[in-house]
Amino acid sequence: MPELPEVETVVRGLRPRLKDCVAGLAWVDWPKVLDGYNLTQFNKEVKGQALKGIHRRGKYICLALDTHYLVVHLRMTGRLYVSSNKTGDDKWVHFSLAIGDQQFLAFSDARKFGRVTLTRSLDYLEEKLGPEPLPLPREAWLTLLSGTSRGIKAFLLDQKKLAGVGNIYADEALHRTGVDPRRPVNELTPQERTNLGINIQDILAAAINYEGATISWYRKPDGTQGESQKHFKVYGKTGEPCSQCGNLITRITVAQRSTHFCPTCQS
DNA sequence: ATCTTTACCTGACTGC
DNA sequence: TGCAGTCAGGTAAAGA
Repeated sequence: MPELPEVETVVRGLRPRLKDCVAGLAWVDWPKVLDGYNLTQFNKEVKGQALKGIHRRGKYICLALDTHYLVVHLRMTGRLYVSSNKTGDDKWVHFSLAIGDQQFLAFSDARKFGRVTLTRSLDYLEEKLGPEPLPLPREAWLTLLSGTSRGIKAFLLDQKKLAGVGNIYADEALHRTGVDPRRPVNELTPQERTNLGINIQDILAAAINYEGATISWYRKPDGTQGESQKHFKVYGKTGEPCSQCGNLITRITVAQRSTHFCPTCQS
């Protein structure tokens, strides 16, 4: 499940591979991957454009071209890597873009939830995404985590409030902070708000250093697995003893997501 | 404003 | 071996 650390790892892995590349033609085996964009039009616009840079915004991958951005969202099972084959290196590749010298940027996605789009401006992303958690000043967390009665986990998953956090790292950060995922945001103490901000940042930064979490589908662009999953305290640990108190990790549903927490440590 | 439901998708897993 | 049922969850849209 690619979240901020996984997407950041993909971007960092691809960056050196895309240096000095020029876009050629795109290939598609499932038109919907272009999110309504017509392939002919797509190719007309993208062909011959230099790849000028790649960065992450929230869970979106933004590849800067001369006049456009190629924007990729991995959703659940998306993978993005460089291949020497137009149809990539696995059976779930639905899009590829020639980037020169028999090299292709391949987008693989078993679930077909992910999308590849082309845009002249990234403004539309800014309109639907909250601030990046890394970095976000300490005072900003206090402001962000106020004025709403929504449950804290639902709030953290809302990309318009905070960009990049998903189900895994929301559970991990709430456990480290000792906060029940169902607690209304406006009932957190100032200390809890500050601590939650710090813990989200620490956990995301550590996960980037571990190069993301391979639960099932996520792979780094070089095909290898991340290590972050080895450091989880609650995600996927249902029925196992809590590392803090020894009582059992419980799974409940919060905000329509499976939620893992310790009823003893989190209140 | 907030919450709930549904849709999008298919591989992996469970139980019979 | 196969087959039905269930689960995984990021985002968008619709309805309460």
